[in-house]
Amino acid sequence: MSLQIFNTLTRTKEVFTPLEDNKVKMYVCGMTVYDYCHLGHARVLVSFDVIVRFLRSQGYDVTYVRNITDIDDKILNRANENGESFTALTERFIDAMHEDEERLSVKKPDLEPKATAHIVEIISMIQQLIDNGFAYAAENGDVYYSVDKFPTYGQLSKKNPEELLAGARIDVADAKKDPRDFALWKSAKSGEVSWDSPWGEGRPGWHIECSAMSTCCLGDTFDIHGGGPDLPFPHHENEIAQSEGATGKKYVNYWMHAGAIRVNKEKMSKSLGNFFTIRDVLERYPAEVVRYFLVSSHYRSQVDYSEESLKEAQSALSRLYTSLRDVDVAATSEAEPALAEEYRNRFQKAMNDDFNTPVALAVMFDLVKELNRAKANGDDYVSSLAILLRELGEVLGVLQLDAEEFLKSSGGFSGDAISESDIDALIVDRINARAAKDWAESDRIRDYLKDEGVILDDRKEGTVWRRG
RNA sequence: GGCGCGAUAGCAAAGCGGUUAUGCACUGGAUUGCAAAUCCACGUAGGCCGGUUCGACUCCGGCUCGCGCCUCCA
Repeated sequence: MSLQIFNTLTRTKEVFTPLEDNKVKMYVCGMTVYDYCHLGHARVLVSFDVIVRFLRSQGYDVTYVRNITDIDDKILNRANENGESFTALTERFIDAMHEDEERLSVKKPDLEPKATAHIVEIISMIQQLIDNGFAYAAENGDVYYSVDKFPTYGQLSKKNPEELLAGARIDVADAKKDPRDFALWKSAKSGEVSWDSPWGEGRPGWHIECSAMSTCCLGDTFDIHGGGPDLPFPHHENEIAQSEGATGKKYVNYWMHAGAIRVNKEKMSKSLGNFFTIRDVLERYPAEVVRYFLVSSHYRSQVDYSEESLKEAQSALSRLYTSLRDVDVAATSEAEPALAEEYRNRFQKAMNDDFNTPVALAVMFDLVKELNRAKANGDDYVSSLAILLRELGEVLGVLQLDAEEFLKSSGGFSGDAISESDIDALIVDRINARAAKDWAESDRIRDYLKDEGVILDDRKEGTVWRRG
C-alpha cells in the first residue's frame, strides 16, 4: 500500500519514491502579492497543506518551501496606481495572506523565500544560462531565454514548440530573437525599482525567481513541485527550461497541480473578475467550513463554489462534530478496539491513492456511525474512537476545535445573533415550562430560538443547543 | 484550430470488470410530550451508439455536451 501521486509530467499516477529515503523536498508556487488571496489560492494553500500533513503523518521528513513573488509588473503597476512604494504594497498583502492562511488552519511552510531576497541567486542562474548557451542579452539590457535551445520545451504542458511559435505573443517593445523566448531579466525603465546586474540595472522576469529559489532551497533536483491549474504553461514549463538549462540535471520528479475553483461553470480568476477573496468568504462562513468544502473534493478536480456547497459543508461538519460532542477526547487510558485499526488503514489507503480526501472523509463518516453506535451502547471504547476520529481529522486540518465550541458558534456570523446568555435564559424558561407540562410555551420558546438559528436537543441529561 | 480533462442517483462526490461508497435532501421504523440528534430500514445512478467479456458505470472505439490550457492569472 504505497503512496501514489498523479504526475502532471506523465499524466499518470506513479508510485512515489523520494530521492532520499524518508525525505521529501517539496516546492509550491505561492502568491504574487499585489492583492488579497481568493478562493483559488485557498485551494492551493489547503491542498498542499493536506499533502504535507499526510506525508508527515506517514513519517516522512518533509521540507516544504512555498515562495512569495514580491517583485513583478503587476506589483509595480498596482503600487503606482496606489501611489505607494512597492514594498509597502507587498508587505500589506503578505500580512493579509498570512492572516488568511492562519484562519484556514494552513500550517506555515518550512521556508517562505521572497524573490527580492534572492536577487543574487537569480542573477547567477541567468549568468549560468548565458554561459551554457541557453540565454542571450539583448541590446536594450533585457536577457531572454532561447526556447529553441531547449529541445524538450513543452514536455510538461504537452505543447508542440512549433505550434507555440504561431500563437506566441509578439510585443514590439522587446528585443526577442524568437517570439517564444521569455524574459529572464528586464532592464529598468527610469524611476523603476531595480538591481544592479552584469546587464545593467533591472529586475528579474517572471519564472526565473522560482527556479532560483527552489534550487537554492532544495537543490538542483527535488521531489515534488506543485501549484495552481494555470501554472503548467508557461510558468512551470519555463522553470524546467531554466533550471535544467542552468544545472544540466533533472529539475523535478513529481509535478502536482490543483484543479480550478469555478463560479457558475467558469474558472474563478482575476482576469474574469469573478473571484471571491478568502476574507469575503470567511465573513459568511466559519473558516473550518470553508476548509471542509475545499477538502471534500479531490484536489485535482474542478469544483464549483456556491452557497449550497458551503451550506452542505456546514451540515456535514456538524455531523462530524456532533458525534464528538460530550465525549472525553483526552481519555488516553482506554484500549483501542481492534476495529479502530481498520478505519485507520482505510483512511491511509485513501490518502495513499493520490491524496483522495473525499474517500478519506467517507471513512471518517463510517467511523462516526461506529462512534455513535458505541455511544448509544455505552461501549467502553467510545473515547478511543473519538480520539481516532480527531486524529484522522488532523490530517485534513479539520475537527481540531472543541465540539461544543464549534456547534455553538457555527452560525453566529451575523452581528445581531442571539447571545449565549439569552439562549441559556430561554432554555431555563423552557425547562420550567416543560416541568409544568406547558407544551405550548415550551414549543413557543423552541420555535423562537429556531428562528434565531438555534436548534435545541433535549437529552436525558438536559437540553443542549447548537447554531445551525 | 492545437493539447488536455470530464460527463455517476434530487444535489454534491468517490472507488470498482460481477458483492453497501460517503454527505445532504427524501420515505418508513425505533427513540421523544412533540421535536432535534442518533440508530435501523429504504435508492438497481452512471451522456449517447457500438465493441471486448459469461458479465461493464468500470476496458476499447466513435459521437454529443461541458470545462481547462494555448495571453497575466492559483
